[in-house]
Amino acid sequence: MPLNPVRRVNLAHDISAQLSQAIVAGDFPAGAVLSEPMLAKRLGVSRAPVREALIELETRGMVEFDERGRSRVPSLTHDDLVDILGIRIALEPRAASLAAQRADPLAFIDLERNLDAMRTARTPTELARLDTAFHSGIVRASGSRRLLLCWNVVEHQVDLWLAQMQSRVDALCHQLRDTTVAAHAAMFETIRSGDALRAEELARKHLTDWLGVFPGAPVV
Amino acid sequence: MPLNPVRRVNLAHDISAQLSQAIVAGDFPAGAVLSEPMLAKRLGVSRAPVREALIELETRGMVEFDERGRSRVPSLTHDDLVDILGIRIALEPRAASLAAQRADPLAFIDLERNLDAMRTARTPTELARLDTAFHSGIVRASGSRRLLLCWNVVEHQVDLWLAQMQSRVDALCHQLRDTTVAAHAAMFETIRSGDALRAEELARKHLTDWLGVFPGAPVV
DNA sequence: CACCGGGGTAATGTCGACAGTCGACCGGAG
DNA sequence: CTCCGGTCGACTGTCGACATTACCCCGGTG
Repeated sequence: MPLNPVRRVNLAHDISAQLSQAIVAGDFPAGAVLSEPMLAKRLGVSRAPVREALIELETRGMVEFDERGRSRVPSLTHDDLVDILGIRIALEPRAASLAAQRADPLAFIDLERNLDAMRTARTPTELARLDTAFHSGIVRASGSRRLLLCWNVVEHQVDLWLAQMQSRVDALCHQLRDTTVAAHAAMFETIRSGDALRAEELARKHLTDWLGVFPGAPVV
Repeated sequence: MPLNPVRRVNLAHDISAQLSQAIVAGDFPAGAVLSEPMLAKRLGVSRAPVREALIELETRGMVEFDERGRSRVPSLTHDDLVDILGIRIALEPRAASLAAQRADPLAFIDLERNLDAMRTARTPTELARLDTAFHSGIVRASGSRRLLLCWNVVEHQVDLWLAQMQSRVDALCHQLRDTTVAAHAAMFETIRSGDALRAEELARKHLTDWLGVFPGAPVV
């Protein structure tokens, strides 16, 4: 028996994860200042690991530092949505293409399970979570470490945006549920079949379709 | 006159920049351990800002933490090169497309100047630097904040890789100089003409061509 | 009443110090 | 000679503290 899942813990990592979760949950609304003493007091730790967590979150785009060094939750505008979708359109078609070429059966299990879960999801929040998870799964399936690195940045942005636009997203999810599931299913089948070109095209189309849903968005 | 370019200085930022430069310059070879007390002593500061700089560099992929928390300079393999090129193939064609659509005259000046400099560059190192700068310029010209965020990660990886493979890159640069300049010039003209589709295609081709130069690289 | 200056408060940036932990080295036993 | 245990040193993770700085409020003044 190997029996030693020891993991050198890092308060900073835990804090980073907790904060990220809290921000997405809406505990810290857009524009809120995250003061280090406040967080340290609430978390029962000193400021050092809090600072480190904030730096990590800043590079992930989950918080931003103003000119005075204070960290705040960024408030995203419609332009930001377009910007985020722009980079998703860069990353995800490529990830789909790589995933189709790599064809890792293990990753397929995850994706298929996600599809099933999506078909039976109840709440819009759950649906949105599964949607993001599906896209994450494709990036992971691509097997590219650095693609995943970039995706982590984007994923946090998507989470942030979902948290801030919850009402609109809820309505849309309800409305787009079947379309989304169908698009995901098509992408999944294409990736599994190994058709890289078509997978790339489907991923691009899925995202540009979503962009079209938001009025005022420029055609890309 | 606004005249106040005050910038709250952060030792961590300076240190991060200095370390990044030092690593690229080869002061810390691949696999070297960057111990915090050593760096703090050399830089004449305490460990706190050094730690923060290391965390920043870690998220940028410039250093990596081992299971014991020590930060080391990652040593890149041929697989890493392929991985890096894979993500560049994701980001840069999209950046070229966006740049063509946006058509910011200011960015064009930078790109054109870079082309001129490249035509008269002497050393391979200079050539490599200009090459990276040209690609950076295209990403900046795309106007997407988050695309730039991801590119920053990739750029550091490219720098790192250039530093570690210097001899091979030098030989290649000498050999590929005219091809590269021609490819860049074509991309520049296409972007300036606003032909997004063709710009995207040229960028992709430029990168896949480079991938083909390295023997053993799988066709993508 | 409007404007300006000063003290108080709070937050950041940085520092030095301490505990825990891990590897390196050395000495002794089998 | 080889292997084991103990000790030493170094480094990370974390903490509390200090200096500096910017904001906020309040009182005084024109």
